[in-house]
Parts: sequence; structure tokens; C-alpha cells
Amino acid sequence: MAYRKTAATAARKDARRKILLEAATRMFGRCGYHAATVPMIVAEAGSSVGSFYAHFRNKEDVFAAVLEALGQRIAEVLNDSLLRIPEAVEALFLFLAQNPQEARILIVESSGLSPRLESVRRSILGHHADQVNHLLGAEPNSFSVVNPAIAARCLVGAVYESLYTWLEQNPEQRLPAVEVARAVADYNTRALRAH
Amino acid sequence: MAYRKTAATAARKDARRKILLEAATRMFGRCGYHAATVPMIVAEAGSSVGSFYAHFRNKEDVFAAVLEALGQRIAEVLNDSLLRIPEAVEALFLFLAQNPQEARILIVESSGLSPRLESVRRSILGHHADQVNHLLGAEPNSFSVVNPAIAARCLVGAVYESLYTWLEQNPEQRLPAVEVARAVADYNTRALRAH
Amino acid sequence: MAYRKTAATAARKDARRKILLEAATRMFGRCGYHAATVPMIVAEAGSSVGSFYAHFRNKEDVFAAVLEALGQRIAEVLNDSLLRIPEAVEALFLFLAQNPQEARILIVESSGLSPRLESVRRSILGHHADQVNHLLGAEPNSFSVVNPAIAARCLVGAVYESLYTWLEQNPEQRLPAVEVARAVADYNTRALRAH
Amino acid sequence: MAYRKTAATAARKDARRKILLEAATRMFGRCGYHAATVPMIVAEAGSSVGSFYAHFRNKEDVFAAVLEALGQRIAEVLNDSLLRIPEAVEALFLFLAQNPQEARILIVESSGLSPRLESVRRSILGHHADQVNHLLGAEPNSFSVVNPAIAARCLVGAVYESLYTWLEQNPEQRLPAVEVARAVADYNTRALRAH
DNA sequence: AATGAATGAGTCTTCATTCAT
DNA sequence: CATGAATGAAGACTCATTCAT
Repeated sequence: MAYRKTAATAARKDARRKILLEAATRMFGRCGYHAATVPMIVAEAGSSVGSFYAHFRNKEDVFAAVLEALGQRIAEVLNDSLLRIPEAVEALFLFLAQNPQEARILIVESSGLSPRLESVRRSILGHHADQVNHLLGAEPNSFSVVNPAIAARCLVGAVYESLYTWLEQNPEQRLPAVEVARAVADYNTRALRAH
Repeated sequence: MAYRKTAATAARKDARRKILLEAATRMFGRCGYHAATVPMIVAEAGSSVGSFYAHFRNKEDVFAAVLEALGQRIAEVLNDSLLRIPEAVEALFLFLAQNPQEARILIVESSGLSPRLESVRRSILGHHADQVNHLLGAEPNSFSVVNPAIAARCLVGAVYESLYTWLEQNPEQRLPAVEVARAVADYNTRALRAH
Repeated sequence: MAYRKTAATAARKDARRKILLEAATRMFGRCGYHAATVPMIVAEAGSSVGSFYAHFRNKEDVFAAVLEALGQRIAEVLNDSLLRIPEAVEALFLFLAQNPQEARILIVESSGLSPRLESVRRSILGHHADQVNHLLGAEPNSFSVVNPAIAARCLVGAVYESLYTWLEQNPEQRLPAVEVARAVADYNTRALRAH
Repeated sequence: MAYRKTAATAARKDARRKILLEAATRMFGRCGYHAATVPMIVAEAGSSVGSFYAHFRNKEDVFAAVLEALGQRIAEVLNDSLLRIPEAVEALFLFLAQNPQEARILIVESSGLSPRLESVRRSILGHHADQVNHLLGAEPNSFSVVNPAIAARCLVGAVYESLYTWLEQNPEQRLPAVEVARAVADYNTRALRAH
């Protein structure tokens, strides 16, 4: 019984943590890192400040957790693209286009913060670049670039900047996400393709 | 006589404004928008809080001024590149590589701030994209892209992200700036070139 | 159990608010609205700035609360005077004479502030004038005035100005409060009495 | 010639001082003591901060000067009323009604400031009370009051409070000034008249 | 004597974090 | 474990006053 109770408690604790994390994701995406206050986040989560600090060391800590969870999901998206560059680029663009708050966190809000958060962001983007790099190596006959590491960064940068621009445009006037995704994939594929 | 006096004081006022602006650029580049405090900036400028607020409405206001001055300089860099894409990309990369604080402000610190600052940033980046767009149109035989606006954004994003990555690397171990600049220019030129 | 806890904390919160309100009353009465700073008030209350702003939106807000509480007490004093003008005047004078800090807030400090505070002050004085007006109507045979609203204002003004003068005099040389109160009541009763 | 020049300079200096004083009166009447800043006053006067401080020791100093000038004018108004109480009350009310900014300064803005300004205000009101006192003594057969000093204060307070209330009312809906002035004069005359 | 740029002390206010219940 | 009241460090901004020209 003691075991069960502990297990149940632990499960409930995890559930609470997840609720807080999701609320934090929403608030950071909506208001940005600085404007999203801890009271706001716990209000959104229907929880309390005390609870918040039982689950996270501090505000920086939740943001790092939010960022890491997001990095995970993007890594999966890239992994699911079957080792093909154009598909990977399109998939990345579309995933972020469908999760604009998360996109905003990754592209906009995770810059210019503390060194620790910078480094979390850096490692996420670096991981993506590595994955791209890996994709490049998988089809040596199709792709040829002088410096794959730089090319991978260019690709990531191109996707993020064009996505950010797209997100800022009026939803009713902008091109459909799929169309932009294809154009971006096209741009980068041409840059990478063996002539 | 009264005229002379007025002109002299006005000149001193302008000089002070410039000093403050440069100090602000340094501090924003070094610490970021939020961490750079007004007292820090005026200490760096060897000036006083009161003086600061005589020249700028508030902190947001200096940041906008810093951003605009930077946008101006980059526009000139792009204009000086004689209407050729590879040169423009290289020049942009090198300019930012030589002015890392300014680069940091533009790429990292100018995101996720107030709507007003977002809009200043947006207009600067938009202007650059327009210039790139213009370059594309200047050599219709050499370049062909489906959507020039998207391509321009991809280019800008590629430059910024690769530059930012380069800036973060250890200055003693990273590749020379010119080499990276050329690789980035190459990446984007291939993406844009008519097949 | 959860209920009890909540009730207890709520009670403590209310107690704190009361302490802050009383400290604010003392400081405003002693130093005036502008000279009484928030740090001063919380020091007097043995509390903290953060707590202050958890209970009141801002400095203006406490002042309004102080004013309203005072208006309440004066309304009770007037109500308790059994519908007789001379008694009401005397009671008002004596109440303020015994609460000089409150009197100073109402008569001196509540003027010339923000529109919001002006309006709180206005409504308090207006309410008193209404009560006086009501008293006048209660004994139509004893009192006759051309314009009761103006008469009520004259009465209130007469009480406040004579009280303020009295408060400013050296406590050891001035006449006893009861004596002045009677003279003031007499003045106004004669002004109001049917010829 | 040297004399003439000096005289002319002195005259110009006095003129400048007068302009500043009038500008200060307007600004204090419009915005109140705290909200009226020195830069505002000199802008209204078409002068400069430096000039301001050549004519007045500090902000408190101008306010005292404004108050004293106003006290002078009111003393004249009271003196011109030919030693008759009802006329004096009416004249006082009407003078202030026609000079609402000055009235606001005297009644509202001059309270709750520094000890020095309090004392200027006190001496002005005290002087008025003395004049009223004097009027009372001039017609011993018509007036009888237990304590003339208190009566004088009641009178002044009654005039000021009713005037202030009148000033706050909508100019298009309130009673004509002369009517209210007469009612106030009536109130106080009845309070003072020998039965 | 006039000007207005420069100064910096002094306020309000926010919000991450702690801890008693 | 959860709660939310309490804390106070830290920052933006104002404005009376000075002084070089």
C-alpha cells in the first residue's frame, strides 16, 4: 500500500509537472520570456507558485525544460523524414507552422537570454544541424557541399527566418504554409544538390 | 553672437547624443537588451541618467535608434556590392563578422521585445530582403527562383544563422571569417542560380 | 482542512491590509501625500514594499482607501447626532479635533491631487453636505435658508477652516476644543435659524 | 548714460520677473504646485530655466511670490468694500469666481506643501480674517458674536468652500456667480447679525 | 543677464523567490 | 505536497537645480 501510494503520488507529481510545463510553453509562446511571469504561468496551469518551485528550480529552469521538450519533438520530426533532405526541410517548416507558439519560443524568445539558456538553444540548433549533416552524408551522390557544417547552418537559418517572416504575416493574406514550405525546401535543395 | 552660442551648444548636444548612442550599442551588444540598464549605459558613456532622458524618450527609444543606425550601415554595405549576389552575401557576412556587437544586437537581441522594436527589426530585415530581391532582378539570366521574396528571406536567414554560429565559436579555433563568408555566399548562390 | 488554512491566511491578509492602511493614515497625516513615500509607509507598518503592492494597486490607491475609511467614520459621527444641527456641528468639530491626522488628511492633503482623488474627496464632502441638508429638512420650523445646498457647504467650510486654524495653534495656548466647537456650532446655527 | 542703461536694465529685469510670475500663476492654477514644472513655467513665459533661477531662489520661492501677490489683491478687494460685511463677502466671492486659477491656487494648491508655504498661506488667510474682524468692530450695533476671531474664520471657510464647490460644477449648469455670492453673503450675515 | 545642456538624488513599481501554514 | 502571503533587490524615469558658454 505504501508503495502504491508513493507510486500514485509520483504519478500525480509528474502529471502536475506536465501541466505546468504546458502552461509555461503557452505563456512563453504568447508573451515571451520576460513578460511571462511565474504567477501568470501558475494561473494558466491552475496551480500555485509554491507548487511551481517544487517542480522547477526557477524560471530559467522551466524555460530550459520547455526548450528541451521542443528540441525532442523537432528531432523526431527530422528523424521521421526518411533521410531525405527536401522532405526534412518541408516537415520542419510545417511542424513549426502548425505550432506557432513553439516556433516563436525557439526562434524568437530563446535568444538573448542567460548564458545557460543560450547554450540550451545552441545545443538544440546544433543537434538539428547535425541531423541535416547526417542526411547530407546519407546520399553522397545527390549532394555535394564544400563545408557540410556551414551548409547545415545555412539550411536551418533559412528555414527559421522564412518561417518567422511567414508567422508575422496576416494569416488571411499570406501564402499557404505548404506552398512556402515547398519553396524553402526547393531553395535549400538547390543549394545542396550536386551540380 | 546669440546664434553662435546656440549653434555651439546644439553641436555639443549632438555630440553627446552620439556618445550615448555608441555606448548603448556597446552595452546592448555585450549584455543584451534586458541586462543592459540605463545606469550602465550612461556610465559607459561617461554621462548621466538625466542626460540620457534628455536625448531619448526611454530605453526602448535608444534601442530603436541603435537598430536604425545599424540598418543604415548594412544597407550601405549591400548597396556597395555592385549589384552582384555573391559579393553582397560575402560583404554582409564580413561586415557583421567585423562588428560582432552590432551583429549580436541585430540577430539575437532585437527579437522578442516590444511590438515597436519588433517592427523596427522587421523593417530593417525587410529592407535587406528587398535589396536582395533587387539584386536578383538585376541579373535575370543568372538567377531564377520561384518566389524571390521567400528566397531573399532564406538568404538573410542563412547568413545570420551561420554568422551567429561562427561568432559563438572559439575565436582561436574557428575558420577564418573570409572562408566562412565564401562558403555561405556559395551556398546561397547555388540556391539562386539558374540551373 | 484546506478550507481552514485558506480562511486563516485570508484573515492574516486582511489584518496586514489594516495595518498598512493605518500606517498610511499616520504617514499621510504627518507628512502629506507627496512627502509620505511608500518605503516610509511600509516601514511604519513593519511590512514590505511587495506586501504593500499586493494590497493596493499604487500609492494613489491607498490614499483613496484612507480617505474612504475616514469618510465612513465622519458619516457615522454625523448620523449619531440625532438630527440636530448644533450637535452635529459640535460633534464633527470635536471628532476632527481628536483625530488631527485624519483631519489634516481630509482638509489639507486631499486637495490638489489627481482627478481620482479629487473625486473621492468631493464625494465625501458632498455626502456630508447631503447629511447636513437632511438635518435642515428635519426641523423645517426651526431652520430656514434660501438655498440649503449652499448653506450646507458654508457650514462644512466654516467647520473645516476654523478647525484647521485651531489645529495650527499652539496646543498650550489655544482655546479648549469644546469651546471652539460650541462657538462654531453657534455661528452656523445662527446662520441657519428661522429669524 | 551709465545710469540710464542700468535703469533700463533694471526695468527690463522687473518686466521679466513679472512675466515669469504671471506664467507661474497660470501654470500653478492649471496644473497645481507639483505638476507644474519649472520647464513648463519658463516655456509658458517664453523664457529659460537659467533666467528663472536668476529671478527666484527656487520653485517654492515663486509659489510664495504668487501667493503673496494674490493676498495683496484680495486685501484690496476687501478694503474696497466700504466696511460693510455683506458687500465684502460678496466681493470676495465674485473676485475669486472671476479669477478661478487664482482661487484654485489659494484654496486648493496652497495646502499641504512645505512649512514655509503653509505659513505664507496662513498669513494671507489670517490677514483676511483680521480684516473681517475689523469690519465686525466697525458696526458694533449691527453685529454681535461671542468670538470674533472664530467667526472670521468661519466666514472665510464658508466663502472658500462654497466657492470651490461652485468652481467644480459644470459652468453650464451651475447657478450664476452673483446668486451664489449673495446666498453666501446672506448665510454669513445672518450668522453675525445682532439678533 | 540669458541660455539650456547636464546632473543625480529620489520615487514608484515589478516580480522572482522563500517559507510558514 | 500544496498554497499564496510576504519579501526586497533592482530598474526605469522625473525634475529641481547648477553652471559653462
